[in-house]
Amino acid sequence: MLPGPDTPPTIADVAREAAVSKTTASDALRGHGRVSGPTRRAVLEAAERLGYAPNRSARSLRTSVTDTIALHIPEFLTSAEYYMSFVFGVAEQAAHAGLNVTLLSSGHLPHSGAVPQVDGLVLCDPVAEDPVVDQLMNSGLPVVTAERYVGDRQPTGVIWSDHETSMTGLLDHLYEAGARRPAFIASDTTSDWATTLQRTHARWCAARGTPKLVRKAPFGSAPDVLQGAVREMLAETPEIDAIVCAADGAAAAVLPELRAAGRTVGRDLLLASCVDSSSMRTAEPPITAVDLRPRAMGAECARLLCEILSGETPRGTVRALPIEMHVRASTRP
Amino acid sequence: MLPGPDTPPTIADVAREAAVSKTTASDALRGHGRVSGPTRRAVLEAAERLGYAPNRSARSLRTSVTDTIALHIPEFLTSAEYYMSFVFGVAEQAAHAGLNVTLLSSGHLPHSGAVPQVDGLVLCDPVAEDPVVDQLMNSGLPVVTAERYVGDRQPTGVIWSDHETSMTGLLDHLYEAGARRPAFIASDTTSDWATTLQRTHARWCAARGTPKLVRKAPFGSAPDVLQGAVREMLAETPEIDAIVCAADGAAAAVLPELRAAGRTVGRDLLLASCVDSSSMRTAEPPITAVDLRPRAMGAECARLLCEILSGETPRGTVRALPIEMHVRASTRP
DNA sequence: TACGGTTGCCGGAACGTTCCGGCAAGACAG
DNA sequence: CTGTCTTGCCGGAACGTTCCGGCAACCGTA
Repeated sequence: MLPGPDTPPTIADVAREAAVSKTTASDALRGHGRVSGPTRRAVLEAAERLGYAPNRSARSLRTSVTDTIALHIPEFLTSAEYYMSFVFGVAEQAAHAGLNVTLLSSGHLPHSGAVPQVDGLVLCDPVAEDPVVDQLMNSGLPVVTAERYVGDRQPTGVIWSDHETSMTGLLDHLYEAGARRPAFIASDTTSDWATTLQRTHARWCAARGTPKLVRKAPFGSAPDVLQGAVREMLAETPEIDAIVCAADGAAAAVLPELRAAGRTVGRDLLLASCVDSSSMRTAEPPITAVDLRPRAMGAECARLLCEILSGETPRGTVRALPIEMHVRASTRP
Repeated sequence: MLPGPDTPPTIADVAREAAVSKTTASDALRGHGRVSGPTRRAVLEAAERLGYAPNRSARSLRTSVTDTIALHIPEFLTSAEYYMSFVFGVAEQAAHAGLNVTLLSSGHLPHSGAVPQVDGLVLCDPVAEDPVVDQLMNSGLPVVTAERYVGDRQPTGVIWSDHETSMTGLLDHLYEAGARRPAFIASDTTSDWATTLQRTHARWCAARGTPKLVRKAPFGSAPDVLQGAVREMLAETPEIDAIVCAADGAAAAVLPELRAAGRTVGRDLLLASCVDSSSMRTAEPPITAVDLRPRAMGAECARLLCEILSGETPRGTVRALPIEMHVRASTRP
């Protein structure tokens, strides 16, 4: 059977072209069996000539390996930049390893709640309450999470950043810059990241003997909600001399409110963000922020998953991703 | 052969459980052949009991349908918000139609430059010069593009927005607000969107008899590049009384520079953006912008691709997505 | 010459699904 | 009762790949 004009060539076509059996063709292409040099070359040339590409479905059916990983990201459009960078990090690293990436929107899983057919999963900022996350964690597939998972089940691999040290460093920096009454606009998600920030802030306040000034705002709050929170705080406690915002973009969003309240950011009020982004860099003044390095985070997650899948790294591996603070004008009095 | 404790049940297991042949089981599940009511129910119950999920590789091998579409987005991290929303729009709509979405990072295609095995493609803002885009356009697969493709080959489907009307409306709005010397910071990509904006601006200037004040900046320029462009323009032509920025986020980025130049945005200088985003909404003052509705754009692309794949919509279909201008304080003198 | 070992290649089964063609049993008209 | 049609079900081939086991041919040693 000659390959039709439209149907792509199969390994049988390659075998015929190279005058060998399909076993030998497969062996030559995969580098698996015992094939002589000349024969291997002949097969490779034939494949090249025909433009042969293996049928992934057939291969996956035979080997039960899909060469595909799934990526789940929570749907907070406000923190677009972090997640977008993360996604690109994963995609790039996966492509590098010859893997496809399938996207899982947080809403519903593709086919009637069934976990898609993939070799492994990357979960970004998994929240234990999310039913989809729950289902994915219990799918039996290898799972690598970005940040720790606070549920009962342990992920197969974890990449995490030391937010405790980082947050302490940020608060220390504000203290050194003269702030004695730093307030914290927390994010009320139950992700490990958010809870770690709150815990660290509480401990720091206790250790320094400063009052614990906290306001929680839902992650992804609209600017006016954040501004309202800031307004109330400043009204209640006018001696506040620094504000730390947890959520992505929040610090830039409250900037107008601070100006309206007659404060000069960087002089009589310091402002910092727990998540860096372009809006922090372009704000006026530029805002000190912790660079979470989302792209590296995504890449590391994908890399770890690949290593676990190939067996070169044991399950249960936990790795840390260094993060760093960028000091900008908003905290340089 | 009983299904192992770990291996998922196959259709043969379902057939055995329901005491029918696998043909009948398949027919009952797919609703294809002639199956009596009671038999169908028995099969469905058996499948439910065993937790049967069809093996997609096997199905895809047999039917050469993958139930998967690929999504290609250009990699401009600065315009994160637009693309992220777009991605979510596609993902949601695809999930709704039972399709998987595979991500193509612009860098390299997954397996040695081979087009992945999918049923169709969505290309976001395709640039004709991009070799990856080129390859995807010529893959023979159905392709839906967001915005027109300016290459020779026609996509299978197109969703586009009328940027000409929209840009004209924006410039008219500035004119009505008193601007007589509007400058344009263009984006120098060769996407249809960018070129349409430039062409429209040129025509509008000619029609109004105003000087054509344009500066091109690479898409995704750093803030200081944009600020430099603005500084030069203002120095050369001090009578500029409005600025329109093409690129996502650019308007917010130049805000500090305008302040530094002694201009008061919204009073003696109007500012507007061709792409809305959260940074436009939270800027001080909030910036008038065109809402491109990226999420709806993504959803419409996916929907059109699904319809084309299922044959209910003819190839070559072109649809428009309405966009709208949000007038904010930056253009209300 | 005989014989264990290696090298190079191949036949064919299996993965799980779909669907063509067929077959028996019943319905119904002549 | 015979013939045609419909209904309900099934056997088995096919999709393209991998890989187990086998089989000649050759090599070297005894």
